Amino acid sequence: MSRGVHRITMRDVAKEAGVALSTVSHFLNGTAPVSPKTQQKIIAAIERLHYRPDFTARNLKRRRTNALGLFVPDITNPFYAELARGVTDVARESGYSVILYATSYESELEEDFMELVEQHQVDGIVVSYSFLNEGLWRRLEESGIPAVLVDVYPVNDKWPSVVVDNERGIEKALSYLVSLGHTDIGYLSEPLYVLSLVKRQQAFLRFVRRKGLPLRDEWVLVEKAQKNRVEIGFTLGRRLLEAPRLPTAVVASSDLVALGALKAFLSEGVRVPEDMSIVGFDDVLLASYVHPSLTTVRQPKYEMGRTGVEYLLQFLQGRKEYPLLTLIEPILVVRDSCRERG
Amino acid sequence: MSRGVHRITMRDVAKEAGVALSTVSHFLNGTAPVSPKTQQKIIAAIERLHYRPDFTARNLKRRRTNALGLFVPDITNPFYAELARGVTDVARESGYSVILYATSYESELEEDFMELVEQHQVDGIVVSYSFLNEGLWRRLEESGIPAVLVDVYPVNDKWPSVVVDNERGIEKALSYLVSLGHTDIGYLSEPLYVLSLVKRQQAFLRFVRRKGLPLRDEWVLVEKAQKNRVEIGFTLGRRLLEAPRLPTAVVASSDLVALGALKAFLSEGVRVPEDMSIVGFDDVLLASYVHPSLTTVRQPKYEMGRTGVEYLLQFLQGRKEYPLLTLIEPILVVRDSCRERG
DNA sequence: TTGAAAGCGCTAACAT
DNA sequence: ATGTTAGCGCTTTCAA
Repeated sequence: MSRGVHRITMRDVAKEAGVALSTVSHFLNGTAPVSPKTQQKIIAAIERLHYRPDFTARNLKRRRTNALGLFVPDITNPFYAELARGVTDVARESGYSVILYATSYESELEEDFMELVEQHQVDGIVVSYSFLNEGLWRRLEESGIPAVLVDVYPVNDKWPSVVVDNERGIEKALSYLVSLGHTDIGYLSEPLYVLSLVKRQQAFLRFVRRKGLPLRDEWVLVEKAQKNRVEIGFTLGRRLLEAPRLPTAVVASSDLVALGALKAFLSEGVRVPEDMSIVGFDDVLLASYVHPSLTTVRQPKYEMGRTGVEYLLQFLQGRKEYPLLTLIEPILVVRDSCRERG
Repeated sequence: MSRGVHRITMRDVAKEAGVALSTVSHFLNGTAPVSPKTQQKIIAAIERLHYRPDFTARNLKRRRTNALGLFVPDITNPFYAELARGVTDVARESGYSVILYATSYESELEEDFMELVEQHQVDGIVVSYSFLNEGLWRRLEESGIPAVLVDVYPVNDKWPSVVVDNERGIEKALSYLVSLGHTDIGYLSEPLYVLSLVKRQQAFLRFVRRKGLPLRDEWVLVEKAQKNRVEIGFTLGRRLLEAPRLPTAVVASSDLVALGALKAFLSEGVRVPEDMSIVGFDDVLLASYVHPSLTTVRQPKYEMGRTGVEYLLQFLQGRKEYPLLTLIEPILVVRDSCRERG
């Protein structure tokens, strides 16, 4: 397998074309004018030899890698997958590769990732996950590698952050439920491993207090273990049903949690939305394809990924025409999982 | 951002430690014995200077990139996301990065991807997608970059291929339905853009003929457009319901298609499994969390990804202890979406 | 418009 | 056990 096989280099092309090595380089990069005649010779030589520039060598010289890192906890979570799509699309359009780094919520793996960064394997990085190991933020900062945060609130004053207004999202969900006559509302959440999730829960509690709605401990369930999101929703949904008195509606910390809870309710004979209304968060694709389809708070995941990389590229080009905090207005998408209180 | 800032190199460390450049290198790589005393000096210097080896330089010298490419059509499809998890996990364990390349089923993007490969930006590649542009297989072959195929049948005699026995899977699904008394069975499929999907459909038709089951054109629906899989299932499900006579069961080409069809049925008042049985393919996580939970043919996606990379790494290490074709036995997972014919 | 030459930071002979 | 040195393939002054 091409080990040891002579690789075609620019030197070969230069020789074949009968010009200097640097002329080939200049032509390829457009860094100096090259006469049409010479151009032809070079092109012909490249064709004949099937020459392809070697990026590693180019990168060593240019002191960059042409790669961006994408740091997410779980690529099988459609929220992060959509985000990844936005990230890879913009990166590709700009000639960058994207190195995918998913931790599965394991903090030991974060260290490995930081190695990647510190060894200059990426020019910049999109962080969509709060490090569990706090010290890593400092290491990242000290590495000097440009970073952007997506779905992560600012941690310093140099890395731009793109987040949805999580509090507003929860308020919209709750206002909607209240407008349907609901007063007894529960909240089901995955682990609060990210500030966004903390804010959602806080916004829920604040709203409930402000409106003077009844609140019981058994109605606010937060999972501790880093299990699969849908499984978490299923477990919490079941647990909720054990409460001595049930709420008439629940808000979930994410769509996956909502889908799990929906399953728990339906399989226990609790009808949705007749007996229980549900609102999710994120608006993953499947939200509109479950039955009943899920009312949810939409986050523009793909766009958030795109925006993040756009900021990062601006940074790499020395332009800084972006705000430190980009707060996106979430949209309530009304579907079939909620109904007026009976 | 650290542009122009002096980067700490091995030379700096050597000077700081008062030893030769190569001694530092040898120590770091374990390529020659280094006395404890010298080791201490080097370690101290590294600490003091916050030195990190530069991978680009190392890679140029070693003529490798330490990165693997992962080529999939759609990372938001949980099948590919699970696969990606397997791929990135094994790669990480072996010190490789994974460059994610998703095409969104657009064949123009395949070209970009091939550039990546030809410019030696990856040491090897996992292909989980049949190129729409046939010529690319040849280009990949000519590039000399080691490749493995996952969920793609062999295209030559050098790249190992890891696939589930798609025919067996469909046969298991159909046998199960027949055992429940079903004779009128439909088939809903996403575009046949991959041989696996062709085989599934063929297996379906073959089985139906062999068993002498009734078959109507309106029962075998294959989408042409590259839309979202769930949407495809929803559309085909609706279309199926327009047939003058309905089958009592359907097999879907994948779980996402099955979920879409399930939604179509339920929202048209067709009960599942009472009026219609459904079997999916893949066993994505959500299959067990929809209501009713989906009976499906399981593909070990994560393991397939892992196996693929393991083969690739063997190849890169000059060992070739793997078969050209690894055919995995699919498992029928019985849940709640099928019932005996009423 | 073209060419010669000096590295980018590292590995790996080879010499000591 | 340690040091010297020649590149890896490319970009980029600087000269011609």
